[in-house]
Amino acid sequence: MLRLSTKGQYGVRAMYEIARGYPERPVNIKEISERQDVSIHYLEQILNKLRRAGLIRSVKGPGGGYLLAKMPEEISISDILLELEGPLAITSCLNPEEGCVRVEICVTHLLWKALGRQIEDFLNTVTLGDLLQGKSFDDFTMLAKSGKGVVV
Amino acid sequence: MLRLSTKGQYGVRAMYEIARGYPERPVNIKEISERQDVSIHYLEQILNKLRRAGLIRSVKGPGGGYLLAKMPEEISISDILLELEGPLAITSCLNPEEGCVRVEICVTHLLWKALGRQIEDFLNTVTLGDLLQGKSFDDFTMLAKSGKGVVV
DNA sequence: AAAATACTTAACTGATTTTGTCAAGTATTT
DNA sequence: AAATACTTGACAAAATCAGTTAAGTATTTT
Repeated sequence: MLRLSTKGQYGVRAMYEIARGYPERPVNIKEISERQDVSIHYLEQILNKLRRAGLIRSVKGPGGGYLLAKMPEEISISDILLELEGPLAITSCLNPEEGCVRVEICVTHLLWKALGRQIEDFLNTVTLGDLLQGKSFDDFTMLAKSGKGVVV
Repeated sequence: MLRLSTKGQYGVRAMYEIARGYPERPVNIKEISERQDVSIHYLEQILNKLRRAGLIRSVKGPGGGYLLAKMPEEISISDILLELEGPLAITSCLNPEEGCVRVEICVTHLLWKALGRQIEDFLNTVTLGDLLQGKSFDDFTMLAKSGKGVVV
């Protein structure tokens, strides 16, 4: 139920590796591939999307690699997943690109919307900075409560 | 990102229709099919699973149909989705049936686990009773805070 | 200038999952 | 006995996922 594709998962793990080089050291694909056990070719596909989205930038030539475009604290998990998997859309009728014909009469519309809000609050709040710090996220509920980072 | 299959969605909507007949009036498949715009054959497949799981029971013969096996307040959205879509498993390594080889070194393990907890808390807390009442769920965050219904 | 390193892009494909349909029943009530 | 209703299992088209292959382009170091 509600599985995230490998693209999103690998994407977050790759971003973590790149974040480790912040702010100066470019991290190359080979290093990411080895540390996270994901094929170079597949990573190329993923990192391309993230670069076009402006989350990372690349440095060519020997000693080159990828660099975070912003501070780790400024890149949320949501930012990463949004690029790799598109907007959160628990049901197709909540997908902004599709729309729902039954909104008025649908008895579950508000349910899925509320669940989506719950998920987005979480993904917007957690950043690469938290990951680097090795946070356990046990305290997240409190963070969310305080209203921090809730963008939706 | 994170889409729920139609089986789960239709299942919740079907359960809502059945809940409307609670506690006495059996609701037949044709009625559910028409009101929720889902094919009878597909519904049979879905209702079968829910019956075997003990969430509903069936009454045969003319005037028959399906009945809720418990009070609407005792059936959570999680109960329904669990039967139709299996356990929540944002990543395959969090699926109890698959397991993770990298737990110790995986930098995102705790992240996905926390997200899963967030989702489960919500789905465990909301029941068919809430749906029948037409709740907006805007207040859910507070409900969750109070610790109600959080089973995990 | 050449070689090495590194990123870039697009097309393609096999496997899996999803979303149903079809067919042939069985059970119960009027 | 007829009508209504549920039950079960097999089957299949379509979409998505996960990843590979191939053929580049760009930059730096020597």
